Amino acid sequence: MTELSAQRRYAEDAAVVLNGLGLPPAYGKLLGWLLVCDPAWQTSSQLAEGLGLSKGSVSTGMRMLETSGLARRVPVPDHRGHAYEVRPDAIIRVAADASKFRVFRELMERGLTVAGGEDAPHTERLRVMRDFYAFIEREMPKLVERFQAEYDTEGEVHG
Amino acid sequence: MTELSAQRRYAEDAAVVLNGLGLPPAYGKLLGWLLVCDPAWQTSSQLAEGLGLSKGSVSTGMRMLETSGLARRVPVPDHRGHAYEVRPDAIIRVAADASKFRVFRELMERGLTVAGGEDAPHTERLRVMRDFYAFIEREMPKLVERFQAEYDTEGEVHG
DNA sequence: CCTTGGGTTCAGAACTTTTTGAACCTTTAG
DNA sequence: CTAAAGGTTCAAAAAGTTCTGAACCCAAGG
Repeated sequence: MTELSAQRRYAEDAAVVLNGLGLPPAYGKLLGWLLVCDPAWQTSSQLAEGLGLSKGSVSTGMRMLETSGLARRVPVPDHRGHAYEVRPDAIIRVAADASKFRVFRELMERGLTVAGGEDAPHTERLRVMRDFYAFIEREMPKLVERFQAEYDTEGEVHG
Repeated sequence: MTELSAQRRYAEDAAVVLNGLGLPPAYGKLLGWLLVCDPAWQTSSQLAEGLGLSKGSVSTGMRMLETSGLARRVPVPDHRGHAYEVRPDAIIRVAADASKFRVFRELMERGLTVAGGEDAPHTERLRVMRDFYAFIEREMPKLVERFQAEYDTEGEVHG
């Protein structure tokens, strides 16, 4: 094993954490690298080279990062094609997206039906869960807005 | 393929959803089943039988559900050993646990160091993420408390 | 048009995770 | 003390996922 840059090691560590959440290693490596690299944008070849991944893996991994809202393509002057970067507001977009919670709320609603409906006995666990997901679905966007408000006030510097 | 009960079908569907989050199918099946079954508590053999899983898978899967705080063991009268049930407050315990977020905040803090520290150029994405996770880490427990308060007030029935 | 850099796709290989089932504990009832 | 039910563990098999690399597509420049 040859010497690894701090950036590369960070990418590997990020991959471990993200992998624990069920995401593919390549996805975590790409995200980790794109978080700490300088400049913030990197072409496919830079990513493949830097992370020891094939063109194919970079392509697939970056598509996942794009569709999950964390990364985007940016044009590069003097270069055919594009580069990728982590969106500065990545986490906010992802966190504010309430559709994640809707899936769960709907699953709980269906569970309640299967279990015999709203008033059936022994359904407290389902009602609590359904109500909780409905609550989060409502409140999470508000919470994210509050973060943005606080952030824009406190931090005087902008990107 | 032989006819499946509504409960069993629900368990299979829950497994698909949870599997999408990176959890093993058996885990999702067990959770789905335990959400809709009546009575709410089930022995290992009932679970294995009902879901077509081996004793081993039930044992492993239920350990995961226990350690993740969603299920617990309950004694059964007239029966050796125990049964399992979903905790009525399952989702609240899981949601209020802020340690999930700490891992991410720490990852972002390390990223910032790797990227050259707080004031290094091109680190906005990292600072936003770190601050966001710190914010969520602080606010999530409060949000859950608010849910509990609202819930205890609105719903007059208790388990 | 033809070439070339860049990018995507996808079949199969490599790898990882999950599941099973048999061996083995442990508890309790008789 | 013994038998039997319930439960856990773990090695190996099965299933599933991810990665690679070669074929292919597309746009831009000459």
